[in-house]
Amino acid sequence: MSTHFSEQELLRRQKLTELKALGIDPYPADEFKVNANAADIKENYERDKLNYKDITIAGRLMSIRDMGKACFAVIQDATGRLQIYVRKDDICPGEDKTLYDTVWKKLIDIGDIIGVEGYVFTTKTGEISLHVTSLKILSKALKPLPIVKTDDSGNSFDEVSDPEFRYRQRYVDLIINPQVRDTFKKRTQIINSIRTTLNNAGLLEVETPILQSIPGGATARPFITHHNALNMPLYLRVANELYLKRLIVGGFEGVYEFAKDFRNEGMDRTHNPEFTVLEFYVAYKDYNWMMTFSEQLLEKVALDLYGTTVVTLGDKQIDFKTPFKRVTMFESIKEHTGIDIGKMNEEELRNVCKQLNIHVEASMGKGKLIDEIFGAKCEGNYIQPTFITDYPVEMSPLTKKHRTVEGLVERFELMINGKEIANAYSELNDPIDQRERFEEQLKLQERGDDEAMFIDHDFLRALEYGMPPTAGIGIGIDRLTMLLTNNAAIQEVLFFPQMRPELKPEAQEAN
RNA sequence: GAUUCCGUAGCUCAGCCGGUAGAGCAUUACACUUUUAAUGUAAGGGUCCUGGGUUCGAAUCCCAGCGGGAUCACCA
Repeated sequence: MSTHFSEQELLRRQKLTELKALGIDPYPADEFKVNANAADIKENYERDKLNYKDITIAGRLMSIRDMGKACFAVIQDATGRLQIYVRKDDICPGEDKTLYDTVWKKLIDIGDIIGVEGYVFTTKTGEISLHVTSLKILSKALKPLPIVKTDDSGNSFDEVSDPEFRYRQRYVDLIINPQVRDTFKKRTQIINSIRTTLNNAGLLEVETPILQSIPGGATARPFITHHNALNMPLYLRVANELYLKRLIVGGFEGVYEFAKDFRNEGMDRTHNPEFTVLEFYVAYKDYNWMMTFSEQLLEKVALDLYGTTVVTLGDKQIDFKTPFKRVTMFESIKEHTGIDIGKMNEEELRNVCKQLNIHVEASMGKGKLIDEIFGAKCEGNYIQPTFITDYPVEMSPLTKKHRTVEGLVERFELMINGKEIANAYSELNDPIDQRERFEEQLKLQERGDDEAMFIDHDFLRALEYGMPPTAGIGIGIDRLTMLLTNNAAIQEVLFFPQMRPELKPEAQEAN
C-alpha cells in the first residue's frame, strides 16, 4: 500500500506521527490570528519600527539555512516572502529544548505552513527579517516542494518550467513561481478595471444562460449535453450575444457579462475549450461610438495596470494610446495585396485566392473568401491596436447593413499583435432582415458549412417587439490578458487549462 | 487531425555508437547562535512513461500506445 510513496513522502508521514506523539496537532482547527504580512513588513518597517515589535504572520516555509543553534528561513504568504530568524534560546528559553531541537529542526519541513510570532529587525547583511519568539505548525506538507533557488541578482536555479507539471499541478506552480502568481493577479486587475469603467458608464452586469437549447450568437461547434428531466439536448453556449440583446429589447439600455463560452474545437496555445469573453451592448449607439468607447476602455486598463499606455510584449512594444488606427477591410486587403476586391463577385474572389496561394473550400461563400484573404495576408501585420472596419455582409449575420456601402455591414474587429482581440457591430435590429440572414446561414449549412448559425426563433420574436439601435462588442479576456501580461500561451493566463487526464492520477491512489 | 521533438531520483538535468544508472538542489546524520543559490563531511533515495520486439544482454536500437511541447490545419 505504501510502496508507491517516495522516500521523502514516507519520512514526512513518520514526522506526522511523531508530531502527534508529542501532543502537537499537525492540522490545528483554531483560528491563527495574524497582524501583518510579508509585503507590509518590508515596505513599512524602516519608517515605523516601533509598530513592528509584536508581529504574528503565517505562511509556507520556502527555505531553511541551518546555522546550528540558529536558523534563517524564508516564509511566503499571499503578499510575498519574508526571512525569519529562529534562535534556539529564543524559542526555547527554558530547560526544554524540544521545540527547537525536535519540532523545528527535525519535524518541520520546507513546504509546511507555519505561524510565527516575534519582532522585526534588520540583519547585518541588511535584510529585514522577523526574529521569531514562538512558532506553531499550521499544516504539515506530505509531499516535498520542488525547490527553486534565486540569487541576489534574481537569477533562478532549477526553475520548474515543465508546462505539464505546471498546468497539472498549478497549485505548486503558484507556490514556487512568483511571476505566475503575478500574472493571475494582473488578470483580475484587468477584469476589475473593465468592470469599473462599465459600471461608471451606467451598464448593468448580468448573467445569462450557459446551458442553451440553441447554441447561437457565434459560428462554432458546440459541446452538447443532455437534460434528463426534460429529456432533451442542451448545448454549452458558444456565445451569449442573443441573450444580451433580448435584455436590450427588455429595456435595459446597457448590459454586460463576463462570460465563459465553450467551443468544441482544436486546442493550442491560443485556444482552450472554455474561455472568457466580455460582451456588452449599449442602446442608441453605433459601431463608431463603440470604437471610441472601447479604445478608451483599453487605454484605461493599460494605465490602471502599468501607469502607462505602452506595454511590452516579447520584443515588441504595444501602445494603447488612443485613438487607435482605423482601416476598412477592403483598404487593408488593397494595402497588403495590391488587389482591389471592392467590386468582385464570388468567382473573381476565388481566382484571387488561387493567385495568392490561399487554400479555399467549395463550401465557402463570398464573405468567407474575403475573410480568408484578410486572415492570410493582412491580419498578422497589425501589431499596434488597429480597428478593421466594414466587413462583408455574408460573414456577419447579426450585424446591421452599412449605412452607405452596399454589401457591407457596420462591423469592426480590433487587431493587436496580429490577433483579433475584439469584435463589434452596429447590431442588426431589423427583424425581417435578421430572418433573411438566418435563412442565408441555413443555405450555407446545406452547402456543407457545419459552422453556420442555427435559427433562433425566439430571438427573432424578441426583435419583432423592437430593439433600439444598439452597439455591441465581444472582447476576448484571455487574449487581452496574454497581451497585457506578456504571455504567449492561453494556458499561462488560465488557472486550470484543459489537459488530457493523467494515466495514473495520484488522486485515484486512495481508492 | 498532420508533422516533429521530448518523457531517467521530490525538482533541474547528464548518461544513449547496447554491458541493469550519475550530478546539483532537496532528503537523512553530524558540525556551526546574523545566513542568504549559506558552508563543510558523510549517507540514503530510481518499475530509466507503458507494452511488445531485436539481442546472451536494452535507459540506450526498432514498433505500438500514453502524456507533454513546438509547427501546421480549424477556430476566438
